[in-house]
Amino acid sequence: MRFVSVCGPGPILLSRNRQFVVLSDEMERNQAVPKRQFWLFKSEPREFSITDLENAPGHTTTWSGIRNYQARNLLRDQVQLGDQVFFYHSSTADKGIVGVCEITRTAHADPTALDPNSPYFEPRATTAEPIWLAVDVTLVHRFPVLIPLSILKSTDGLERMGVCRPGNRLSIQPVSADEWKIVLTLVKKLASRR
DNA sequence: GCCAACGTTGGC
DNA sequence: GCCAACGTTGGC
Repeated sequence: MRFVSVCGPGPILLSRNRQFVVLSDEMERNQAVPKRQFWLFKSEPREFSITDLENAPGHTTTWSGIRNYQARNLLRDQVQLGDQVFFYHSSTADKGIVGVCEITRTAHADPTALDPNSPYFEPRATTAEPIWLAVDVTLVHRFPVLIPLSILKSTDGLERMGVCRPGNRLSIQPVSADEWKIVLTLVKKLASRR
């Protein structure tokens, strides 16, 4: 692909195989290519911790038990293969981000909704209409240090992160690329201080 | 244990 | 559709 010309405000022309394509078309097509996105998933470590994920076969687990429609809709509509996820420990003395996972399977029926013995059993759920969805995540990296919520809250640029805002209960939260970078910088900083 | 900030339920 | 009552999450 070769840059040809810019004609003021308006579509930029690109040449590809002797054909001219306006940039807006190109951008539209690029949107069809999944762009890696970032998330934060909350878990109570008493239920499932990053250590449990480390010990899981293939460092992989099915992230089940999501019983909130907003979170489910994010799983269904937004979460894509290869998306990166911060693993967050909630409702514990050591609250914070403990590592990074990757989405290795997109939304599918939450098996706990179909399991009568599960505390997350949903009597209305069927295989055809599972109601609740789960994704699979695989551990990428456990941080050498936990990044405490208190530090996240006092870090510039993270004010808009869900976990930093009071009363935000959403267990699947979008994270911007900028926020992702800032947190990784924090990890380096905190790890080097030890 | 308290309580803020939600989300859900159900009567009307 | 409105909204009061109730339930849940999760920080403190």
